Amino acid sequence: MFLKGYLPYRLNLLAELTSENTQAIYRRRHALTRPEWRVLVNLAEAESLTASELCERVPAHKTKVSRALASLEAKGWLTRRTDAADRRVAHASLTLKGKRAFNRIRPEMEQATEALLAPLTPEDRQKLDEGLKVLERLFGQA
Amino acid sequence: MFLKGYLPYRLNLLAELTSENTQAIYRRRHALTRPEWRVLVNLAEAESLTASELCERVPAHKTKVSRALASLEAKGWLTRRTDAADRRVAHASLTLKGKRAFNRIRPEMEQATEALLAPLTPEDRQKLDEGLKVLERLFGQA
DNA sequence: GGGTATTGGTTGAGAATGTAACTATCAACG
DNA sequence: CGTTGATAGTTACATTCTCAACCAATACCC
Repeated sequence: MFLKGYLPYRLNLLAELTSENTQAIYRRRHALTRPEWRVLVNLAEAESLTASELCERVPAHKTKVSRALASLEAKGWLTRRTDAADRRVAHASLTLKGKRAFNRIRPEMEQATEALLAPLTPEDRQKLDEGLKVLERLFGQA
Repeated sequence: MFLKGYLPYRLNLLAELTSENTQAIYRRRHALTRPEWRVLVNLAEAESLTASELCERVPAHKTKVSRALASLEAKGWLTRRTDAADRRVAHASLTLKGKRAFNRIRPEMEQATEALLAPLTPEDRQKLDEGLKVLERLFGQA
């Protein structure tokens, strides 16, 4: 079989299977797209970020970030204030409402992931982590 | 940081990065969508498959498989013949043209992947494989 | 048989994504 | 200054995906 041992296929499949449960949480339960969810997370961790900074961190194309920002702003979860020195740039930061939303969703996400990984032994987790680190090093992500 | 150590995020990111090069081959160079490419691969390996069988093997939702089949059929890369016993069912199989296309694309895909993984030592590859196998066992894929 | 439920597969509407073009602002260089 | 080129971010359009409804054929069951 060609596909079974084929790395991009294996990774994509595993990513999809792993995301199934957690996606349901932010998508169905909280009506967020993935870019919206990731923008929310990054803003929760960083106080204030521009769209460009978010593009790097999410990471995602600027159109996805732009739309995610617009949507979260419409929800009242964040505000944007244009930079005084460079009026092209806008700094986004979560409102109290946005922070509360994140604090509500985050534990649900962690819980879902932990439930999924519950059957794994510490050795399994170690192996998994090491395997992923190999690729992360390859891509300079770590 | 929350996301950096978060498994679904790590997997999705790695899957995206890994797929970047290979996707370009079947998408841009050969004008195929991912479902189309996967259907092609599975048919190349199996002689003849129904849409339902492809759904399991690809794996993908039936609408994606249905559209992939229609598109590949329009290209003349496969033919479908309705089952004699159950006339709802159609068995798809590659035409000579389809087989040739696959034989042209496949080595390009393998080469791109190998180029990507070239910097990895055998030990790295071993670790990576073991890590992925942990998850594949978890999901009953192995 | 004749109604009802299931199953294989397709189609259509609306959301999400990718890509390119666009606006507005800033920088650089004459 | 003023033209040219880059940069931050948004908008528009085409493609793709999701999800539900749908058709046709088969299975169930009285």
